[in-house]
This record gives sequence, structure tokens and C-alpha cells, in this order.
Amino acid sequence: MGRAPCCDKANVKRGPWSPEEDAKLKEYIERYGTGGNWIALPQKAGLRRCGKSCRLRWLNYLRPNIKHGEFSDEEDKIICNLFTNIGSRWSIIAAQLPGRTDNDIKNYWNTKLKKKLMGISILPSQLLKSHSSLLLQTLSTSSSPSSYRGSNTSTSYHTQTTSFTNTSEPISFSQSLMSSSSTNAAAASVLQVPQESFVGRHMHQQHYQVKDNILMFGGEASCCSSDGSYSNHQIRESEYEYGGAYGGGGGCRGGAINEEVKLHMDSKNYNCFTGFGGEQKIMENNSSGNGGMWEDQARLDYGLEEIKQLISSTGSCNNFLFDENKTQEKVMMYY
DNA sequence: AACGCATTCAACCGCGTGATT
DNA sequence: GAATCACGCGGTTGAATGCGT
Repeated sequence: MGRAPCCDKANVKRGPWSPEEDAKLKEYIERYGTGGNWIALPQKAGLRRCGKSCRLRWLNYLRPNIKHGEFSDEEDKIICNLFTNIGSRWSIIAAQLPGRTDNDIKNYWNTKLKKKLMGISILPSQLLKSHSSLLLQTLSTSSSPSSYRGSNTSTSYHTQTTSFTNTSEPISFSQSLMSSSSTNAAAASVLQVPQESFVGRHMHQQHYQVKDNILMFGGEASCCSSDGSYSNHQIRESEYEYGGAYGGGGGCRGGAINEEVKLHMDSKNYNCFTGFGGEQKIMENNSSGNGGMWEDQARLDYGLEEIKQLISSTGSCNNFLFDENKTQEKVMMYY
């Protein structure tokens, strides 16, 4: 049975919004709120628009504190790093950039950042070799349809009414790798990040903290074995303020994280078992705070061209880190 | 000025999910 | 348990704009 249309498409206006429509929507929401029902909102607001269209317009354009215009180098870096770590989870990435919308970031990535990255042609080969392996691993395993299978895949974004609040200390990235202010520096960081950030940072700095419980922020194919080896990122004893209606839409795609995010990076327990082509890499937390290390460094011989190729081939980004079988996606948060 | 191509980005679309009936 | 609804996500589209010739 087909999906019921969300609105009567014959009777709704489409295309660009007029200033009058903007004003109507803005005024209505500011006065009455969304009422938790976007479908009914346009009628109440006197708009001949689809509810989804209203929602999008509000979230991406009319909402207060929306930041338009150029992205800063710092924002570039954050986007690159997060994309490396979590893939095209634009809403999550947007949550790290107050005032930016997922749509904005997605567009920015697709039109500019990705090109910057692709434009990097001269990087020390050794650097690339040593830093590209994880990205490659990520990319490679993501293409495996068996990713995520066999692991503890209680696919769940258990999202509760917590608040993602932006604090003075968002994700800390490897400044040493991102010291350059050149435009390519940020893009380059995406190549440089994996070893430092995806592994090291993930292990001992980027910690998604959940109070009294366990946050499993995983789902990266890189931590899922194609042969079903166990994979997860576990972080315990942490505080994780996480926000808004995340999960409202359900599942891995659910709900918008509020703009403000706090991701404290201080892991205490962390385990990651990931497979790659039959190999198993074991990532362990180092309680001393020095982080884990890859026990297997076998796949370190990827070049820039391979990475570029893979990035290109994942232009749709959707499978960059995750199994195409979305139902098996896991960004798990246990509360 | 006119044309064609490239780029940008607002908006649309289809889908997965949880909630509700 | 099945059907339906509503939400929000990520991918894609296409109109507007910029730029080169």
C-alpha cells in the first residue's frame, strides 16, 4: 500500500517563498508555536503550503539565530572532522555549529568543502599513508552489505528529553593538525583526522558522555565488521547533554538535535572491535588517558588517489560510513 | 549584449522510524 | 499485529545567479 500524501498537493503552493508567506509563518510560529503539528500549521497560519514545506522554511531560514554567509575556517574544520567521524549525519554536524542548519552544511559540503578536499593534491605521501587508512577502512567497510550484521545491533537512538547545550568546549580537534588557516587546511584535516581523530580523538578526547548510563555512539562501518565481529563504541560514566526532540522522527534519523550540543570528550571505557577484510583491529581504551592504539596497522598503504576515488564514489555520502541497510544502522545510545 | 556553462542553495522528495489508532 | 499518521532525515532537483567567451 502506498504512502498517504502528507498534504493535498494540488492545493498547495510550491516553489520559493514570498516575503508575505515568510511573514505569515514567522508571525504565527512566534505567536503560537508549531503546536507540535506541522501538518495542521499552514492552514492555521493561513498559508497554502505543505506542512513539510513550512517546517523546512522555518528551520532553515526563518528560525531565529540562523547564521547565513561564509563558513569560517573553524567551521570548516569541524565539518570535516565530523564528516570523517560520523559521515553525512548533517543534523548532528549542524548541532555542533550553532546557527547553521543541516541543509546549509550539506550544501556547503557538497559544493565547496568536498571540492577543497579533492583539490588537495600535494600532501606528504607518508602522511597520507598513515592517516588515510582509517578513512579507507571506513569507506571500504561501508560498502559491505554485511556491515552491522552480527553485532549487537539494537538499533536505537534512544533519545530522551535532554538538552544538547553548547558549551565552551565543543569537540576538541587536533589543533596540531589543523593549525593552518589556509582554506585547504580544513579540507586536508579530513584526511589527517582518521588516525588522530577517528581513532585517537575518539578514544581519548571525543567522548560522548552519558550520565549514569552508557552512550554508544557508533554505527560507523569502520567499527562494524563485515564478518559480524563485535563493534561498538561504549562510553560510560559520562555526561551527555543531548537535546530536544531527537528521536521524534525515530530511529537513526530521528528528530532534530537542538542546535546546541555539548560533547564532552573524556572517555573512561571504550572498546571498539572492527573488522576489515578479515582483519580485526582492536581498539582499547587506555585508562591512563593516552588513548588506545591500533594493534593492527596492516592497512596503511592507501594513497590520496584512492581516498579521492572513494570520496567521489560516495558522492551521495549516504553510504560513507553506514550500511546501506539503514535499518541496521546503529548510533546507539543507551540510557 | 547574448549565449552557454558552472555553481549555488532553497526547496522538494522519498524513506525510515516511532507513535497512534 | 496491521494500518496509518506525522516527523525529520539525507539525497536530489532546478531556478537563480555568476562567469567566461
